[in-house]
Amino acid sequence: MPRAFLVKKVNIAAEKRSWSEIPDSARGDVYIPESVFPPYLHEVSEGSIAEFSCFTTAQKNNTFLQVQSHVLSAQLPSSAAQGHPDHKPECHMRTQRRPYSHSKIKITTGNMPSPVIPDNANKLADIPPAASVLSCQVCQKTFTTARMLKRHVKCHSETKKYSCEHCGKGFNDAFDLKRHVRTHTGVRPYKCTLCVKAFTQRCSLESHLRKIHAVTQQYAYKERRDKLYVCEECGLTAQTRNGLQNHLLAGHAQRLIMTKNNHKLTGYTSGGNTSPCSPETPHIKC
DNA sequence: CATTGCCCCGATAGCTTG
DNA sequence: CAAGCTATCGGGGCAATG
Repeated sequence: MPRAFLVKKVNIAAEKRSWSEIPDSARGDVYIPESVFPPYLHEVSEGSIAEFSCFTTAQKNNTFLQVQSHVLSAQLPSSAAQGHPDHKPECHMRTQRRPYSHSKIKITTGNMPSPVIPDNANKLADIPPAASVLSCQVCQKTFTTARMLKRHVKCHSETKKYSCEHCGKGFNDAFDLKRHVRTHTGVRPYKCTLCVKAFTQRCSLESHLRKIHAVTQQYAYKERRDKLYVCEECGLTAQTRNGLQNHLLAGHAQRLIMTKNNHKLTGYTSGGNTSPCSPETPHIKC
């Protein structure tokens, strides 16, 4: 059991939220101590239609949206509106400090209206940024496609589509939930071949290899690794879908039925040919 | 055929522990 | 402080849907 997670579970238990039992309409609010946020965040009015709407630069020329922009200028902590030269939009979060709150603390404003996507957002999908820029009104982050913007807007919401049956924690992404569940099941698909350690995430293994064994994976930036098929029941990993399927047939017939119903087998990328993972052998009890 | 949702990924931040 | 763990989120492939 991960050390850090043991500590964090206390906090989770304290909240004891079961997302699956809460209707979407009721999931929106999570109490966050006032001290966490700067004062201007609390000034966002509850009923503002502009709060979570997102629009294109082209639409900003629209009169109605110009009005919205003025509202936003007064309400949102944009650098232009607030005259904070230090303020950086969230799009710089990777390299600079996040503008509103500590990372991993989700932002909520209370009764949050549904995100408003511009009417022509769909038509703007996949249009390069030079032609049109979609921006999030919450954090000013810009996206090149409406699809990306839509998904991004969800990260400002407390509504989670996927909840953990073990602790109730909610996630926006099914894969994130699947990865999280491993912290409960103990499944660690990524094994180090140079020692006995195993990890739930590839990046953890690669970090371990780099720091402990001085082994650097030879991958190009953002290069995809080969898929690694993981049995979430016992932690067995296979390099092929058939390999996992055979395993499921042999040992987890019930699981296979469920998987087939979902039309997909769980697949993860392995480290490729240079991967230290050992997909042939399960490392957790089976 | 365009759009959308699902799924999976990697990069990275922030945390705890020793 | 290093190592390890977990969560967050943007990117992108692909199949389903209207």
